[in-house]
Amino acid sequence: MNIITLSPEQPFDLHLSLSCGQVFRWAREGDRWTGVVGEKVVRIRQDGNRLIFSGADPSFVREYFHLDADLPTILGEIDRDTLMHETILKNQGLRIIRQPAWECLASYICATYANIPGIKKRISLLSEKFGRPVYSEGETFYSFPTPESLADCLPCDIRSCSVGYRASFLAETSRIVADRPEWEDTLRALSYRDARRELLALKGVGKKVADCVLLFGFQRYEAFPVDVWIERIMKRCYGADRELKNYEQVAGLGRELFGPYAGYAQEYLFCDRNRIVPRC
DNA sequence: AACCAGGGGACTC
DNA sequence: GAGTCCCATGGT
Repeated sequence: MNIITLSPEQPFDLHLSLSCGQVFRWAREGDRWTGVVGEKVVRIRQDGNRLIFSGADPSFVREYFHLDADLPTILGEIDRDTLMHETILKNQGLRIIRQPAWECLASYICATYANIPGIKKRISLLSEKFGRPVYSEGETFYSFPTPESLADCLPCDIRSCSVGYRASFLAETSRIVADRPEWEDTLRALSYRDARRELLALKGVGKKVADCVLLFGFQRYEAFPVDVWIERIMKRCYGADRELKNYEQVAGLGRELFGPYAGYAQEYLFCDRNRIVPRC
């Protein structure tokens, strides 16, 4: 068992961060969460300002949950209107998780026009079928499939994981990433715009998926993914109704309103969508 | 530019 | 049990 003691100046809410829909491979039992990250099975719970966990060392947990980021500074940066202010207060401690880039890319290809339970189901099936077994406390888990393992299998096998038409996108994108071992490092070295252009060239990756991958997988916090909920909030609460119609305009307004950490603003709004949307 | 395929789980009624 | 919706994309 490892323990991280959080400082009072750096709030973190484990439950909120894992249940808001940014990650798909975590399950909660009581106050304990179990997740597969890379090749690790991580068990973790929060008791006040203490994180108690096994399966990973403290440096990994700090990096994964973005604990070393100065959250009050980030939130101060995006706290620019009353709705955002209220949302920040109601979702204290939500942090954007630093996901493995490939897993994030493949997951969000699976996430198109689907609800969160459905996305979790697909990713679980893909991992069981194409991932490697990982054992923890007598249970068997499966790591997320590598690009190679997805590229080398039959498209119809991918389809059997309830991914529907996304099967061919996954197969084609896996092939490209598998053939380019330097893929992640190359993208990391690019600017937001250039990295986005590279991602958009992949099958199954449109503007929204690209922005999710940049935000959750590449730590580009200016990315402002616009899904149907964020679109609703931006149009109803931020006046993006008439003149702003397309994706780039709504995402651009998000970046303009919230600045270099617009992605954090997006995640707070998304997390709080069920409270915000009925009220505006 | 406006449509449509594609699939499945969750929620509402 | 039908209807609707969901962290959309790609093709026509």
